[in-house]
Amino acid sequence: MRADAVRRREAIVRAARRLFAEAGGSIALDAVAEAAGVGIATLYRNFESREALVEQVALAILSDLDDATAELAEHLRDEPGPAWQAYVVRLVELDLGALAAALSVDLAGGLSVLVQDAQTHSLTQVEEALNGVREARLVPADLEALEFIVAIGIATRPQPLAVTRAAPHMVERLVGLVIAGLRAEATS
Amino acid sequence: MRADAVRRREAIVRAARRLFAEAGGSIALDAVAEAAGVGIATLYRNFESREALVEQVALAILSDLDDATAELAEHLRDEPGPAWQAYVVRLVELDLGALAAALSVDLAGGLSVLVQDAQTHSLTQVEEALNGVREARLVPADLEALEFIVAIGIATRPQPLAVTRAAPHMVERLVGLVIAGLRAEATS
DNA sequence: TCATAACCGGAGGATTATCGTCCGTATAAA
DNA sequence: TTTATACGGACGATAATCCTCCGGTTATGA
Repeated sequence: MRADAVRRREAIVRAARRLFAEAGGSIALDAVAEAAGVGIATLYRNFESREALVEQVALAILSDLDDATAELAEHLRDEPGPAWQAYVVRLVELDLGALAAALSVDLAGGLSVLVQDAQTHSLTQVEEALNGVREARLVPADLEALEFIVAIGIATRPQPLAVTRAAPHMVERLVGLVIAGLRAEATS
Repeated sequence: MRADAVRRREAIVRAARRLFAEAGGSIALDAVAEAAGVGIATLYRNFESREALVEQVALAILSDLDDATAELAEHLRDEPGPAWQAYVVRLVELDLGALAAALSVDLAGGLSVLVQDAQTHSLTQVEEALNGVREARLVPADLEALEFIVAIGIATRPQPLAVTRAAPHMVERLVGLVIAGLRAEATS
């Protein structure tokens, strides 16, 4: 594969990810191509279908999630509080809400085995890392990985511009309250 | 106006509200008419434009919000805790998230004065009621009405079906955590 | 430097979704 | 019973998105 072709392919996935994060799924493929600085034909040459593109975006996000989780696990023993806080910040930046929207809109007919496996793997990692977090009393003992991730996803769904303008940083605040709520539940 | 015409008009607003709540704005008007059990022509006869319909939905929701806020204010002195909890439950049922989505998608060109005024009025009511809540130490002293309502709106945005199936009652749980977080902030 | 295989862009026809009008029919009200 | 008011849904118009096709460009290796 030619080097420039690889670059273009990656640019397309990056652009798609950004657009999904801004709008929450159901983006026109023309718009993705334009955002990637690429002709529409190049997009279709690289991705057989919309589903194939969404799949790559999903895998990219899940891979980032794994990185973050690994980092959490690494620093959890030394300083659980800061590690946990940093983890949550990274999760917010992952646009998990956009991922959920994209998967549901564009892969409504069932996820591919590839994505399913990646999802399961990521959740298992989170589940493991959560053990340490539970021990540090930062979250309730019965908090499950799935519900935690879904909660973050809901809180970080792409918002209408009007909302962002009316109350900036509201997502960060919301997530902060959720984390505070989890800690309160853990210590009560 | 003929009595059956009034019934149909109301049915249309109800159906639109329900569909907006399920899908989050940008519903085909044909679908609204069908859900209301009404011909598409009847919808266009009652509402000059999509905007006019969305506006009525918005006013209906804001009116319900006012009712809930009045009820909160009434019971706040006697039993602040339960009153606050009941209020939050009612807010979740209002589909404020769907309202935000609908307003932003369909009334992107600026809200009508009617809706703006209703919005301002509702927020003022909430702001007043919050005084009692703050005194009861259920929320931080500096919590503003707007950010509280926006937070509830974000948490109650319509979710993809897959999310609801993967983690049922997650919205309630999330809102519960936010409330717990607010209380924790208030007493720390 | 050159030959060539790999790759690109974007115009444009096809497809699909939604809109909103029109008119023959039905029904509430007096 | 009469009639003004209101209804339904088919249908042509409009708009958005899809995705193929082909003349032209560029990376790569000798």
